[in-house]
Amino acid sequence: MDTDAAALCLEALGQPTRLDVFRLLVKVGEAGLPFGEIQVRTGVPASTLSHHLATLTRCGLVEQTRQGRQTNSAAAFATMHILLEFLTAECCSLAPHGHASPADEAVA
Amino acid sequence: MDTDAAALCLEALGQPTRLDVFRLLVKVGEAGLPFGEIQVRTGVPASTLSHHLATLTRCGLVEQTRQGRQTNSAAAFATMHILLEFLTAECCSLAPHGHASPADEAVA
DNA sequence: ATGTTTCTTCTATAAAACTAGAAATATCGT
DNA sequence: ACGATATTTCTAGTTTTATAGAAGAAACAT
Repeated sequence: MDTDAAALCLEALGQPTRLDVFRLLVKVGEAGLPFGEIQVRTGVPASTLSHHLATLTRCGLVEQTRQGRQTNSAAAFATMHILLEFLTAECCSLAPHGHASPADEAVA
Repeated sequence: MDTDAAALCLEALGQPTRLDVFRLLVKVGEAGLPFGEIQVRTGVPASTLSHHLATLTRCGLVEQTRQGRQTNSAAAFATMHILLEFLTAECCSLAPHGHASPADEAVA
């Protein structure tokens, strides 16, 4: 994952409503939820929710699949893990409180 | 860390210039860098950079300390770790590719 | 004291984001 | 075919963001 892709993911999650929606999708697991269910559970108006889900889908954090007239949205756990790896590697190289890992010696 | 605080951090990192600045501060380690040095290394105009550093400081990802007329900025590794813990716990409960941890069973 | 360096705030502009009602689209049931 | 359901796109208004030059403030040197 490059810096721009990471920034897109972080920007997507950096919006309270979207973060809530994503956390909901994480909680329900890989099956995800249909749009209407997310709408009811979050109380976000349909058009607004549609935009937020599109944003999350665009950066790869959510995967949408049409099933008839329903659109199912599920958290993309793989992307989330790649993002976490990026953050750990690029933004967290030095451990806090002096607990540096061997790899950090070269950086410091 | 609550959801709102996490969203603030993610929003701060979800901007390419700010993500670059933060990664630079991570690379240089706990000592951080004075404003002018960041300015030279990133090429971002001073007033713009000042705003971005203020944003990163506001959410706790950067710590600024005045030393005479210089302002030193350093990555707040502790905050970053707390953010990563939040993301791991709240947004990543299910492992990808079916490698679920025992704790995930209850959620799923 | 005056000028220089370092950084922040002021000011302004342009661009993007968030919001949500209304209209449109697509699917399904009958 | 028609109406009901599910979701997206259109449209528009408001609010934030990002950008950066210019002016200001604070500290240091001489």
